[in-house]
Amino acid sequence: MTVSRPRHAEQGDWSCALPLQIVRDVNNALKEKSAERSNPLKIAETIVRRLPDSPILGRVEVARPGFINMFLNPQWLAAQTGEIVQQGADYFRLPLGQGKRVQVEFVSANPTGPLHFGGARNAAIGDTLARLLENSGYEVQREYYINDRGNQMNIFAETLWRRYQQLHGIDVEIPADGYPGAYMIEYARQIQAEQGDSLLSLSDEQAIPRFRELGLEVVTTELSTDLGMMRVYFDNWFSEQSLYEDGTFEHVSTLLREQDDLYIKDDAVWFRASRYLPNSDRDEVFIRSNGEPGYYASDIAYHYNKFITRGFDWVINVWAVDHQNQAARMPAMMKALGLDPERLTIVLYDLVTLRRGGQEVKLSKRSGEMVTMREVLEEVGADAARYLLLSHSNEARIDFDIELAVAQNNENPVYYVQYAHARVSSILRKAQEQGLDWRQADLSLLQHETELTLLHKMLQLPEIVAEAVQRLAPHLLPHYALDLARTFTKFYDACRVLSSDPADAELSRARLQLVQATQIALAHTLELMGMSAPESM
RNA sequence: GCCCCCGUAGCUCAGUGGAUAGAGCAGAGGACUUCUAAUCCUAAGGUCGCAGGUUCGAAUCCUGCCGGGGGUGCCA
Repeated sequence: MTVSRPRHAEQGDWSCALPLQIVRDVNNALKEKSAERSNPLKIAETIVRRLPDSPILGRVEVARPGFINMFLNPQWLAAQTGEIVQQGADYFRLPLGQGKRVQVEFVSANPTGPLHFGGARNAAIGDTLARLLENSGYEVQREYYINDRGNQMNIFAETLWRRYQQLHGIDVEIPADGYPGAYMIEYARQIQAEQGDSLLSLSDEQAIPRFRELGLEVVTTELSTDLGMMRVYFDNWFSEQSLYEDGTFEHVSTLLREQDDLYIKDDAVWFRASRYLPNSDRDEVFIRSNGEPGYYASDIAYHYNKFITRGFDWVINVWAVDHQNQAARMPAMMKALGLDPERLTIVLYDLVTLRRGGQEVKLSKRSGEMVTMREVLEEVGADAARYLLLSHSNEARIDFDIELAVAQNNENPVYYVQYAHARVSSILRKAQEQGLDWRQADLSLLQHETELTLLHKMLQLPEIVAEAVQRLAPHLLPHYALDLARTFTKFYDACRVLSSDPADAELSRARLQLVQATQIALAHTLELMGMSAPESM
């Protein structure tokens, strides 16, 4: 049996369509007994008559064509104010995870340059999912997977080496397929600052591995700093290369070979993915004909490490939609490793197009004119970036307009939400300055429609979090935040909290508790999104 | 060709089997001796891409089509 929240207030706080859903079965059963047929309204009335008494439940109504509409007891609702104030943000936390160990792997962009702005969406989604899970009783690890091996890294290292040589006046060209961006010169300068000209004597064969190492250090430091600007921090930076150094790759290869999952065709080693996927006859390259393991080989070794070596119960990978094909073949890998594919969830999100007042800005890393995440963050700030990137469902594309994001006016919902928190804080601050003490209050005085609506809205927060976790849909948060802020502002508009009239003192104390509860709920929601909760604006 | 995602108000988007499809912004009209007007109130605005189907009930599920984007065996 399910209950849902109806759209219209007169249809109750909770509604149940059970009578409509079961009327057929009921009538079939009655027919067997040759009894008179029933109908949804009758069934609803029967259910309502038998509902047990509950302090939570107020009146219950039957509505055509067979809904049961339930209203919360306003007294109980008002009393929740005190519960929220007492328990703080814990009031809104549900123990969904029960200590399950979950890893969220996100961003994981190639370490060959600064993050472009598309990476910011990945960061926002991944980090917010991690926050949602942490707040729902999961033990969460945030991981960045560093693709520190393979061809792109070599080209990166060679470009860096040439830039370093150029800085010392040596006439060399960067490779034709190299990284032309100016940031590569900046990286070379950093290496020059640390190493001076001591590396100039190296041969190309010596220099490239060395510059791989040095370059990786420079880039990952920069990535970490830039992501920090967005309040995104990783518990672990995992090296792809390490899978080949610690024997994981060898071990997994042996395992698959023993299972007869590998075969040779066209000088390459193939993984028999097709035997694990019922509707596919497609296998995957495991080791390329040039002897290098393909990325799928790394993926298998990596996930062996995640599940078997490190024992995560659940792993979530946040990938851009252009990896959809890769995502589709992950279940084959899981089955080959003897793991339940359900334990791995790939969250796919669509791309971000960046605009500046309608004009599209390209985000390519290989072209020199890219817009980095850092540049955008410096301009719009982490709060606006996170809010706007989160407010669309993962599958939807985003047009991110920088001019709109920085607009400090009512076109921008970011500030509306934060402004509500600032207002709440301002009232509490003022009350404190007046020496008021609202720890004891008669909460049954909270009877105004806007007061009860506000409470009701706060009670929805755990449901929103639960749904966001269940669907891995962080976009529910900004929509809820706006809704909560709006509900508060309507209360603020209708109900005076502080009053100089002593006759209002009791009501004022109750309302101060309500305001404090709102502060807790708003701050918690902002916290889940990784946004700041300003005390004043 | 095949696979995945999207198509909802003028714009940006929620709504993933329930009742009268909702917000924000823009546009129209109104409200400031205020606990912060970065605000509030009112009205207006929709063939939910199109056509079938399943269901008591479909924006939501199924099929086909149209439009946009992405993917499509040795880059990741």
